[in-house]
Amino acid sequence: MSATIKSVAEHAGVSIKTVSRVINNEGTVKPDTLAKVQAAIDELNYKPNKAARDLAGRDNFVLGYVYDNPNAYYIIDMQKGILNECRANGYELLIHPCDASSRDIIQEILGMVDSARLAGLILSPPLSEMPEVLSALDEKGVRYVRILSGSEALENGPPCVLVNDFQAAYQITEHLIQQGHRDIGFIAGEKQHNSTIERQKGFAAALAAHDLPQHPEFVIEGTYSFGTGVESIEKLLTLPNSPTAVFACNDEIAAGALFGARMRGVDVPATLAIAGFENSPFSRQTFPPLTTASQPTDKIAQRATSTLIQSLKARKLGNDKQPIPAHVFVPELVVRESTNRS
Amino acid sequence: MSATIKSVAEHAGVSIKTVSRVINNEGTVKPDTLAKVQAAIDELNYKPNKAARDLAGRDNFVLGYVYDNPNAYYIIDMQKGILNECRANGYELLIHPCDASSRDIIQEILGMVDSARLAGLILSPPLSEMPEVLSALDEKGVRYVRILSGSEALENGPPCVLVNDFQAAYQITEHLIQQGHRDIGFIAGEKQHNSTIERQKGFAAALAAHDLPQHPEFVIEGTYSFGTGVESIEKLLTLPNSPTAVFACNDEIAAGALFGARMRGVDVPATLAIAGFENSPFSRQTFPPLTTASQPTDKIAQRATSTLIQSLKARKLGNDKQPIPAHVFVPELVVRESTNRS
DNA sequence: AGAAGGAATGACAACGCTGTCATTTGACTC
DNA sequence: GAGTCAAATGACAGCGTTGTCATTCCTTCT
Repeated sequence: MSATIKSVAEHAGVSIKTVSRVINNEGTVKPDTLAKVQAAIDELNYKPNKAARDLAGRDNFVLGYVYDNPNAYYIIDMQKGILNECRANGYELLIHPCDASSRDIIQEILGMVDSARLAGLILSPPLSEMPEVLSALDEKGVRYVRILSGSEALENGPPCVLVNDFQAAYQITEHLIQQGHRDIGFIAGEKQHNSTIERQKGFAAALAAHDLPQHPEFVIEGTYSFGTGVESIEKLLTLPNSPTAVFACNDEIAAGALFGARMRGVDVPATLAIAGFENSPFSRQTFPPLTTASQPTDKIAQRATSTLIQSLKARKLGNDKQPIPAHVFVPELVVRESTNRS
Repeated sequence: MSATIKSVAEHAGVSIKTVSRVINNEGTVKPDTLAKVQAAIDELNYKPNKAARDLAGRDNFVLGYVYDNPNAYYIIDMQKGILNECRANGYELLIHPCDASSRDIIQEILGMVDSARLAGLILSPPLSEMPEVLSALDEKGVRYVRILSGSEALENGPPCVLVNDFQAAYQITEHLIQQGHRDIGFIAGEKQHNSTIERQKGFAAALAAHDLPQHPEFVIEGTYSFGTGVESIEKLLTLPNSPTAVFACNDEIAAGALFGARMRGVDVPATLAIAGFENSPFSRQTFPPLTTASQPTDKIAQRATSTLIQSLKARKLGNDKQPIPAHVFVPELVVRESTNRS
């Protein structure tokens, strides 16, 4: 049916091994031989058979993306970024949504790696921050790259890509302070997510840097959900001296807070400023639109994937010693009307 | 490393071919032989090597999901449903987001089918409704299942799963009429999507059934976007006699309409009722929450996948003659406050 | 008891590629 | 111009499975 390495070899008048060398970029082929082979490949529209490659070779060109995240936008962007890099490098992607809190999550992941013979795994929070998952993977010798919140990579660990939530939260808080706010509330998401911790730290650090007092009663703990926003704003607004601005840990919470404020007849931004985090598509569509921090999820995903592929290559070549430096992304402040008194 | 068919065969004291028969459910293995083999498989935790299977066999256990849809929630739900069915049947899934309006979309899809040796394709709108794509696939002999808007399958075509948008739109419109509305506006999405057409037909049919007049000026055409909602409501509300209710073709438009109404100080639902379609997560989180129609996207996807797998099996067995009847899903009316005068 | 014939099982090649190792080529030396 | 050695290329086995066809094992019938 479709062209095989053999037909290409015959067409180009070389051995199949030489064709193999060309398609694997081994670099030990003379330029004019290479040109001949390339021409034959193009002419026959030859595509290497992945199954045969995987079977014969020692590495399998399939990566896995395992995730447990209710945020559809985030996942779609992640997939997009990963796929871009996969396509560029001849890898394929297997997606595997799962339940991180499930009992046998580790067995599930290992089983998947095994049965699909995955070359490596891409992990995003919360999975990327679960020690028991990571150590199980380490033990089995499964390669992976982590995407997680932080600003400094561990000295010698497996590759990762970092998102500096601290810095971004600091900037958002500073923006609120510059708008003249002194009493600022904070609504936190799940404490299990490192991002929550980091964002709260950034918030506190900005207050401290501007000599503003920390009001423990202004910090509400919840989950990354609309409902948390609604409930939390209720609590904050019924406080004896309530805050004039609120920094919500993500846009969903912020949208809930907005909703709650509106229900109580509080004008945003005139009476109360609300900021979110993540720059979800709907953050532009609330009324008023939300100030937030934008993280380039697809770029982050792409970077993580290229890092993983790089580490896979390094292992193949044996120079597995020097770790790959972690790239750090800093989400960018996006000012919209929900905090803009002007 | 991990168990192979050979080790299982030795362990069970049979030939590898017999093991192959067991794992492929060929049904020509004696019960006690089968038990022996099954025991060996379990004991060694054997998982067939997909690459070898794909290479040797005539069918490749990989399906592809090709889509171009900006709605993240929809895609995530589709993926979930497809994956469920894939896992249950030992298939894997390759996802392929793309741009349906791209020049070489057909080449792109064919190339992907070719290079990944896909067994079949799952298509959702708008791709499932593009004749040029379908005929290219037919010509190449690529199997696929379509998910599309409609209520009757073509007599002899390739398998499909239908979503009866007409019926659902009829119900929504009827609900508005029952709330006492007589002047009802309609905001349409892209005309290329069959769903738009069907929803509009359902809308018109309900008006007709209740002897209400059709106001052409109450029908606004746009795209499935928040922006269309904002602009359209502007147009509708500045009409000499403006409608008291609006049926938006999806939740995104409805959210925009809600936003626009709010900007003009129009009270929803007291002065204006607004209904959406799709039951997106955020339809519960607008203010007030949106009346909409809920389609079980994951179930639809799962059904489509099982239909595809069924058709693949039928072809393998040669009884490719009788077409598989199309299943029809009817989205369900979800009444929330945006249309509830009570 | 022997023959016949279908059911169950097995032997072996083949799928398209890569790894290993052998062979050829060609550039450079003295 | 013969000798040396690295670079380029090739021959061939083998990856783990399935398809084909041959063989063995029962069951049933005469």
